[in-house]
Amino acid sequence: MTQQPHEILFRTLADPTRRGIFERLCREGEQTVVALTARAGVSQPAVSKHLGVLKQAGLVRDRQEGRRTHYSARIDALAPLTDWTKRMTGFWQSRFDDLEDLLKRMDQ
Amino acid sequence: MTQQPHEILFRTLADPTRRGIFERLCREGEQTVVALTARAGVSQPAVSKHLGVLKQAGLVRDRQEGRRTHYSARIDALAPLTDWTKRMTGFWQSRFDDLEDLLKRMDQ
DNA sequence: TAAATCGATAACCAAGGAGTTATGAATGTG
DNA sequence: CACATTCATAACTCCTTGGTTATCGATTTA
Repeated sequence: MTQQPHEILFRTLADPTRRGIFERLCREGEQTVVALTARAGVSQPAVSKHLGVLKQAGLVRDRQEGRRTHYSARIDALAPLTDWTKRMTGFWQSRFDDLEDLLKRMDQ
Repeated sequence: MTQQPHEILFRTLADPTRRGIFERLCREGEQTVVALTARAGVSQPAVSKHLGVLKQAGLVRDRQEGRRTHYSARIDALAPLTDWTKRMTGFWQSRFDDLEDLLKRMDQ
């Protein structure tokens, strides 16, 4: 029961505001905090806090440039999410296959 | 800004206990509430509540049989999640392609 | 240098939600 | 019929967390 990699991703992306910020970084690339705040619908400290959480989850990186900080998405951080989904689908599929086999054997 | 389909999925799957229940249903197929409670680490009412939330999100279906309820995973409900991830990756990729194009043109 | 801008942090508040126990309705079993 | 089992709901508590305002250090700019 150690910390699985998808755990933090689900938790981090669950909040709409935070996910919105991440989506914008994916769509439009690198942005400063002011730029993000302008369209986040919440205060600048709130945005900063969200960026901190996103960074903690490895979903964004930041680059300092003078007095402003540029944030950008780290798209490969999403991998554990797609892995998890594939795994779930895989489980389901294999049980389905087992059932198919069983039915096939019963048919003979 | 209407309710996007992935919204409820992220919110629902964010909780570890709830996700654990869903995972078990994916792995092992249909289960009763008692069976799920046995290994969920929380009380039966808690499990029932989680199942209600999962059902609301379309992630599980239930089948009544006498006095017990059998729950099972609805695997295709995960589609909006994979769609979202693909979309994010897509945005990132296209910006990357644009950059590549730009560099290529500058090179000529 | 004085004023303005950027962004992080602290301190606080309110709401949401995950957990609990208690209970009851419905079904099965002796 | 009496008892046990299953599971959903209600009522409650408590902690987490997303939001706010206030502030401050670090930069630019006038």
